[in-house]
Amino acid sequence: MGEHMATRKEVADRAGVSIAVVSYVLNDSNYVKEETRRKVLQAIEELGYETNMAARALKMRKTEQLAVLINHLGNPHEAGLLLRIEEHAAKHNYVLFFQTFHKEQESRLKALLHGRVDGIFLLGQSLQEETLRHFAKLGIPVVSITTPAVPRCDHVTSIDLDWTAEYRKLIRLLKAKGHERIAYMAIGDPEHPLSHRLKAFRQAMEQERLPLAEPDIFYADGGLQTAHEAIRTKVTAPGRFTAIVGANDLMAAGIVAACRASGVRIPQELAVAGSEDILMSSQTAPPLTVIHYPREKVGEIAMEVMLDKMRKRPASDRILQAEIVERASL
Amino acid sequence: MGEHMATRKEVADRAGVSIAVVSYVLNDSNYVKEETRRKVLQAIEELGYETNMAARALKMRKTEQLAVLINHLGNPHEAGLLLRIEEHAAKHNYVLFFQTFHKEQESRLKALLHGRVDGIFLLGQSLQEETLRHFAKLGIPVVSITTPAVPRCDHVTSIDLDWTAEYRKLIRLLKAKGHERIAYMAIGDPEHPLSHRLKAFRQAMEQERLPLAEPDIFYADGGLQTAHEAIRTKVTAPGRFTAIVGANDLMAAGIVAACRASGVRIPQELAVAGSEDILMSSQTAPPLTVIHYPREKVGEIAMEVMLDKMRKRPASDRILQAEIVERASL
DNA sequence: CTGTTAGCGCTTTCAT
DNA sequence: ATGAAAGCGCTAACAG
Repeated sequence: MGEHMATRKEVADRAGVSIAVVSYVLNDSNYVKEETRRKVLQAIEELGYETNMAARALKMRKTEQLAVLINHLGNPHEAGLLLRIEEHAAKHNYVLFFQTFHKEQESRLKALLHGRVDGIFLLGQSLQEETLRHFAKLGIPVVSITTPAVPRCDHVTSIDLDWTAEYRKLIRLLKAKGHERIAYMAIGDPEHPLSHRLKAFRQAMEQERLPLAEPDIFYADGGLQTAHEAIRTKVTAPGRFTAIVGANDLMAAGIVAACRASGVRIPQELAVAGSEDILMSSQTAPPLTVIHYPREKVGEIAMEVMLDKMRKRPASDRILQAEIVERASL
Repeated sequence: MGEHMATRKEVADRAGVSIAVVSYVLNDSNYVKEETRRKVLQAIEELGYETNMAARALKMRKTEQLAVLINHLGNPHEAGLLLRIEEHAAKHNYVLFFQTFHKEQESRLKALLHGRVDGIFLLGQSLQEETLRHFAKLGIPVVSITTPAVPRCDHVTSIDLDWTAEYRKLIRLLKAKGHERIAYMAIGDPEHPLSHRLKAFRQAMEQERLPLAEPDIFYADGGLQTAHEAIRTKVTAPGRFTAIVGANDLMAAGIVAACRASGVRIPQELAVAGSEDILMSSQTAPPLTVIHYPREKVGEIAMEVMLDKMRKRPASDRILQAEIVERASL
C-alpha cells in the first residue's frame, strides 16, 4: 500500500538524464541517442512508471475523455448505442464516461464536466441553449444522437433517422395488410426528446392519407410496465384501432404483454410494431416487427463526427437509413 | 468559439482580490468577509467561471472519477448493474467511466487509468495478480462484483451471491416438481469469470444428491444466439434431461427460443430457469423462472465499499441473498 | 481576513 | 542530442 506513484523526475534521476529527455522518449517528440533511450526505457520499466493523465491533461488542455449523457441505461436501445460509441472511442484512445441525466441537473453539468471532457454526446437528450453556448465557447463539441438538431444552434451536430420516412414504410406495410386505423404510443412528456418521433408519425400518417385521431395516441413514460398499464383496458375496447406502433421497443413489448394478459391475439386481433429493434423484441410472443435502428453504424458515425469536430473540421448533420425487420406481430 | 475558459486569476482580478481568496470562497475553506465573498461570487457569475477539474485533480491527487470494467454492455444484467453503480456514484459526486474490457488489453490498462481514477470496479472481470498489485501500490481500491475474490489478494473486495446456496434453492424447487436430471448451460471459456457459477452449480447438485453428468453440461459464449444454437438439437434428443438452468438469463432465453423453434413445450416437456432476472426474462414465452440477482442492492453496496476503501477504512467481502422469482417456465 | 508562494506532473521552447 | 525553465489551473501552508 505504498501509495506511491513513480514520477517522471525519478525516472530521469535513475536514468541519469533530465526530465525533458524522458518526455522525448515517451512521446517520441525529439531525437534521443539510442543508448540514452534504452537507459530511460529501462528506468521506466524498473520503476513501473506510468504517465499521469491528470497532469498531461492540464498541460495539453486535452483530456482524451468524452462524456455521454443518457436517459436510462436500462433501455437496451441506449445501452446498445453506448456500447458502440465506446467501441469506437476506445479505438482512438478516448475514454468514455456516461451520466444518467435529467433536466433538473443541468445546472450542475457545467461544473461537473469542466476540464474533464473534450466532447459530449447526447443520447436522446437535449440541453438548453445557454448550456450549449457555454460549451461552444469552451470549444467542446456536442454530438446529438437520436434527437433532432437544435434550431439556431450550429454548435451541435446531430445524427438520427428520417423518422417520417421510416414510419411511412411501416404504415404502408400495415396498409397492405388492411389496416387503416393505426394507433401510436408516445412518451408522455412533450419535452421528452422522443416526442419528435410522435411528430414524425403524425406527418407520416398524413402523407399516407390516413387519419390519426387524438384518442388513438397513448402516452406512457417509455418503460415496459407503464406501457402495459396505459394500454391494458384499451386493447379490449370495442371498435378500437387495429394496429399500434410504439415510439420505442420497450413500450411495444409492454403492449404485447398487455395483449397476452387480456387474451388479445396478435396479429389477428391487433398488430403491433416497435421502432428500434432491441434483442428483447425478437423474443416476445409473438416476436415484434420493428424498424431496425442501425446502432452500430450510428455509433461509428457519431465518433467520426466527434473527431472531426474536435479537429475543427466542418461536420454536418447525418440522416441514416433504416430497414424494417418483419416478424410475426403484424 | 472563443475557446476561452475563464481562469481563477481572471476572477481574482475582476473581484479585486487574490486568487487564494477565490479558492477560499469556492471551497469554503477559510473565512472570507461577507462583502468580499459577494464580489467574488459576482465575478464568477459574470465570467461564467468553472473550476478546472484536471488542475484540481493534479493538485489534490484525487480525480473523483471511477472506472468500471465490464464484459459486454449488451447484456442487460451488466447494464443494470452499471446503472445502479452510477446512480450511487453520482450521489457522492463521482463520475463513472466504463470500459468494455478483454484480457488481451490488460497491459494497456495501467497506462489508460493512471491518474484518471480513484478506484476501479470489476463487473464480471478478473485481473492478473500483477496488475492488482500495481493498483494496490498506487492506493487505488478495486471492488469486484459478480466474481469471487482473488485468492491471496486482500486488495480486492468482492460482492456476490452465494451461488451454491441459490442454486440449491432452485434445484429443490425442480425436485419438488419431479425433476431429477437437471442440465446446465455454462460459459465455454473456463477462464471466464462466470465459470464459478458452474462450479457452484456442481456443488449444489452434489449437496442435493443429484447426479450431474458431464454430457448434461452445455457451453456457449453467454449470448442468446449461441445458446440457441448450442442446444437446438439437444432439446429433441430422446432420453434427455428434463430441466435446464442457464448460467445467465440471455442463455436461458436462448434455450426458450430453441424450444419454440423445435416445438418443445415448456414446462411440460422441458423446464428452464435463469440466474439473473433481466427484464427480457419476464417477456419470453413462457416467462422464465429465475434467481433474482439484487442489482439495486449490489450497486449500492459496491459504492459503499468503494468509499470505505478510498477512505482507508477496512472493508470485507459481501455475500448477498437472492430470491427466486417463479414464473411459468418450470 | 487576505495575499504570497511553492508545488502537483507534465510539455515544450529555447539554449547549449 | 540534452537540459533549464516556464507555466497549465489549482490548493494550502505560511505570513502578515
